[in-house]
Amino acid sequence: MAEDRRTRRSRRALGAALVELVLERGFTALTVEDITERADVARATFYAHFRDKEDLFARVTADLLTELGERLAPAVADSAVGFTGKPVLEMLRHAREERDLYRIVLRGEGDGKPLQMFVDACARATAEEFRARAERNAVKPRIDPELLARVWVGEQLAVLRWWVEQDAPSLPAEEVVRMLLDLAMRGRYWASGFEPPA
Amino acid sequence: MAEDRRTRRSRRALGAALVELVLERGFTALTVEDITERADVARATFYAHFRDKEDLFARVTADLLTELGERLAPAVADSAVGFTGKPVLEMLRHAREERDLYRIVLRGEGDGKPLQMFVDACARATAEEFRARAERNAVKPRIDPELLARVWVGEQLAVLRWWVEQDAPSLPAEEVVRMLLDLAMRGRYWASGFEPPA
DNA sequence: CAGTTACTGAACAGTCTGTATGGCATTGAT
DNA sequence: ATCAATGCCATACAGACTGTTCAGTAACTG
Repeated sequence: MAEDRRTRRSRRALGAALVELVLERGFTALTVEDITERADVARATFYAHFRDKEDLFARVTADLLTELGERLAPAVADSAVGFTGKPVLEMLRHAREERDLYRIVLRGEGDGKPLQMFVDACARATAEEFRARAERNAVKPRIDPELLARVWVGEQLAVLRWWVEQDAPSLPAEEVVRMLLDLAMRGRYWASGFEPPA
Repeated sequence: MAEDRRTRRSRRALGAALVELVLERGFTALTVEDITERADVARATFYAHFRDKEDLFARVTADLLTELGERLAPAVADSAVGFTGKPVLEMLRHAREERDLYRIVLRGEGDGKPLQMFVDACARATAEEFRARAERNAVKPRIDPELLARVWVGEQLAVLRWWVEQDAPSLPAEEVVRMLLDLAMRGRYWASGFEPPA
């Protein structure tokens, strides 16, 4: 008796309706009635489950993040060196499956706070990872790790966003990850086709 | 008789009020009355100038973009190689002067569409620049220029966002640009302190 | 100074919100 | 199969915000 079937049905329908509609018209343009209508649910029922539409949105994205976290955990444990390998690949795969939701979140829809939080968390973790790695290998960073972390996160995010927004994905996930790895190792100058400088 | 002084006064006050309030409470939380109250202007006057609050926001950001464009033009002409040098520096300076507005825009406040447009425009221009440069120097890109452009823009934007959000700027603009240049030339691996791979 | 133009304050209908209600239908457990 | 519990529905309501209109007043330009 974990949960009443009706409850589950309503919640699911409302979540799905939200995603559809945000994609069609954008979050701010939506009214609660739009959502309940699409979900084929009474407006009163909406308020029985969620405080307002931002609440619904918050829960939907929170679920997505939890799911992502669960899928990422083993990949992170595997890849001792850093994040750029398996974890990113795993994220791209997740993004492929949940494409609609990823698009919405990455567009910063719904005041964009879930996205900001996620980015900041990533950036902090990454900066820490960079520092730890430098320590471990007894090397001195040539660039402020804080800045470097922002660059890294911004980069991954930009690629993810671009990849998810394409109508027909021009590159498979594996290919994208390979390019990102090359880029990290050898720099953008090399990537453009030039020989590395002296 | 370019413009009535009262008109100018009202518009300015409303724009300034918007910026203040968005920073304090976020765009979506604001009502038109909040804005007119802060600006000390009648609500009816607001509608004499702007269709709604998104209209006001759009104009304010459009002005900012125009200003940026004017400041960037000479810098772009100067730096024949690409964007990473003078233009970025100039943008950072502009961002320092208009810090509040930059913060708002970069947070994707107000449905974030102005930001998206700007980013997409940058990405397209950058991709084109990369292609042209490769052609000019007769080298073959080792990574899809489209992806590379997204990476570059995402990177600059992340840094800019980080730089503008800091309470006390930890690095001067010149320093940031230097680091970005190094990063572009030698890659993140090098930046972390490691010797370049074979 | 005079004519023009912008601002003000008030009022209006319309939309959306969030809450409350009592009757009805589905559900899960016995 | 039955029953008590619980979620759903339709409806209604006050309150907030929107966008428009208008007549009176003040400020500006030339």
